Amino acid sequence: MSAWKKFPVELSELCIDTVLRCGQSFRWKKTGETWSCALKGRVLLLQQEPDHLRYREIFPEAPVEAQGSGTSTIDLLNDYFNLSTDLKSLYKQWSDRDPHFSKKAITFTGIRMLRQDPWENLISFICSSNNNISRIGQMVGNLCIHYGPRIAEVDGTVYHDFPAPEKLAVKGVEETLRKLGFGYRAKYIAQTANMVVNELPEGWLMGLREKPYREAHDALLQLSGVGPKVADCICLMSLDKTEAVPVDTHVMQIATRDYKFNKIKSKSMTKALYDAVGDHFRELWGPGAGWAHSVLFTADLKSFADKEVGVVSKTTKKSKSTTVKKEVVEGESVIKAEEVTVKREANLNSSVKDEIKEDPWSDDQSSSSRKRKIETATVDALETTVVRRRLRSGRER
DNA sequence: ATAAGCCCTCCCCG
DNA sequence: ACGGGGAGGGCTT
Repeated sequence: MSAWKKFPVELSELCIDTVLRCGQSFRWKKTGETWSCALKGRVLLLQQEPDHLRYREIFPEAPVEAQGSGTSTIDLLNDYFNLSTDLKSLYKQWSDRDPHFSKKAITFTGIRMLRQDPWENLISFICSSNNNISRIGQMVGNLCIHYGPRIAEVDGTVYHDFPAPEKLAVKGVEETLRKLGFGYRAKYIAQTANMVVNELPEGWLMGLREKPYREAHDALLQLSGVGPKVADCICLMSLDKTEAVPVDTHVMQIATRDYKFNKIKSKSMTKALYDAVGDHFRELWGPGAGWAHSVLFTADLKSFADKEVGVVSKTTKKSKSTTVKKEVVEGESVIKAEEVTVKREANLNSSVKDEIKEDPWSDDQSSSSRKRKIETATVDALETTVVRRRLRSGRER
């Protein structure tokens, strides 16, 4: 049984409560104070204190074919959380260049880009089209249960790592994923896995880390289910392209509402408009525009939670039990249902609690549905209502 | 309860 | 070459 160890990192450099649920990765779960996920062949447990993380690593009892299991957990933490970049000095640069950013950044510290595995990042964001965070989480979880290697059982929960490309480049994947509720994305995933394994050169995806932003972006577009927005998510979140700005309708809202961006001529999102919004932010914030964008993006998600928590004082914490009904998919259809009791705390970002004020720049009206969906997911995680998570099989209809 | 509105990519059509 | 518009699955309003 492994022990808890300390990993020094300031809360202002990394706030896992925010970063692990702002729509970058979809596999982390929080139970009580502990975040957990299977990563690079081990189960990783994390708890955050103001000046360090506590972490615990659990390796499989029998050797498992999982990529990266040789990496030390310290190296993994440094790499996954992208800690070689000094976030505080970036915040200062962006604040100097942009008063609106400066205003938002005060209450939203420690928001940085993860440095994810490109393959997981790619498949997760193919799932993200036409979709909301909680359902993406369901899908990715199911993908791991069905195709990913079992790593270990910890405190009654079985953890699976993300499946390697080869596992998804086999016959029947599209059909299985359709039954699991992936919809039309099932085909995209099957085709993309096939392309990566059978048509593109070995190491092609990881190799995009060495290429310039535009080249990597354009290369990704050849994959099925990958358009400009998803390509930018991958560039930003796993390929080290800090200038990539994924423009969805929500970011479009921020641009028009908070930055007076004028989207006159086209009414739908055209390529020209897409590039114009990205360029706008790249000029404003500089080469780290993608990182800066995620601070504002996340800040907007939070504003809802802030209003809900509202006048909660600094020392008040709500901690209640939530009953989560969880259905586990096995084989081809939903079979098992189990009750799980989860304790949750109502404070997301410990640095956010006090100053909940109305910001004239970001008043309502702004409600894009993506925003609302993500906020809803956040509130689900925070609030105490009974949450029903349902997975539909193909025949259940 | 039902219908309408969304999200993002693909693909066809002017 | 470029933009408009519908399909596609499931969730929210």
